[in-house]
Amino acid sequence: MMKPVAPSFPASSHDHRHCMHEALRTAEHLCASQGVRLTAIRRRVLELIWRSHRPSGAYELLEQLAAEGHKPSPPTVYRALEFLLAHGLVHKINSRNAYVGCSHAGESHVAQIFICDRCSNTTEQADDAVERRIRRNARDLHFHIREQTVEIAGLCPRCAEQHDGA
Amino acid sequence: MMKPVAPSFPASSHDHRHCMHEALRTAEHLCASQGVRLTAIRRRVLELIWRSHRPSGAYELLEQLAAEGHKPSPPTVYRALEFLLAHGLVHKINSRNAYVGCSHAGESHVAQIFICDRCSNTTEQADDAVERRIRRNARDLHFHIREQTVEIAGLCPRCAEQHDGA
DNA sequence: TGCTACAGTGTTATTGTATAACATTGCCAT
DNA sequence: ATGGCAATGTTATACAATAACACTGTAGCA
Repeated sequence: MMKPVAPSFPASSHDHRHCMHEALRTAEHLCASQGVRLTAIRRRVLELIWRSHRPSGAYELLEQLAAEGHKPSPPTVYRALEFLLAHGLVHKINSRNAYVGCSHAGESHVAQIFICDRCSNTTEQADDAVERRIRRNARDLHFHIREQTVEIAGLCPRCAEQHDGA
Repeated sequence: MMKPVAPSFPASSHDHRHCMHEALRTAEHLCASQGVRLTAIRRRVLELIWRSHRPSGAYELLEQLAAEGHKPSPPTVYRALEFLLAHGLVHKINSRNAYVGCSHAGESHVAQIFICDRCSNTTEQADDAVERRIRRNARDLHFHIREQTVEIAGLCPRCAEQHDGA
């Protein structure tokens, strides 16, 4: 008995060319409106990250850049990542030491990120209820939040199905 | 105008000798009841981690072990950490690449961990409301959770006070 | 136009984190 | 005693991130 293929895990089935294009456009607008420069390297790194919804490691990005003739050194890529992080264009997935495009760039949100153990695809939510409850708990502790990091690992719908079948 | 010193961030003021002793006793009981061995190295690493509520890096632990004459190699420590993680005796703080003792060992919980940017002290909560809300969101995505990681960075009450004063 | 200041990038080297692969030891059940 | 297996030892290497300093190019301004 087959369930329908997951309609709800965005990475599963969508027009990724469009998705990526949107992200780049948004990035350009955001940088322009903030008076910061989306330079060639920064833009290229962002494009590479957006090639999929799987988090990319810094050295993976380095190799992809090398394959285009550039062959930059680690600091170059880390500086681009630092910029993209600072302007909310990508998220760092700490449990993977890797980076993924932010789906809510410019929206001032607190993200919860779901990561598939098997296919590595991710999806991002910004549920206020989670965020507020954590903020409330922090307040009770008299703790001053700078940043919330919520990462949920497990199986995406597609992979969970295959897993059940096996 | 001074607020009273944070009564609610546990790391601030408590009988740590007792706290640490309890943790070790619990670990022994848990291992015994599960028929697994809390060997000398594993126990030693756990003790070192419990010296404070600040997360310890693996190489930091290595140095502390070396100072006692042992001088083990990285895999030794990482294997001990792997064991302690697997049996719920410590948590890994991904945003720090470091490890901290679990305050709810044996209780089958999902932890939210608060980490102070300034003094590095941590405290752990297990709020079902946060956990359930995340589980609910996962269900809506048809995502099968294996593990939730919630890390909150910011200032603990004591450090926040000093910060305000400055 | 030319100067200055500073953001951005290049380069080299190093530090920090984690694991692969294989050898050895020691416990313990039969 | 011995065969099997968990635990540890050992060596080497992969992967992740940053320090420190040099160079370049662009924007603002005299």
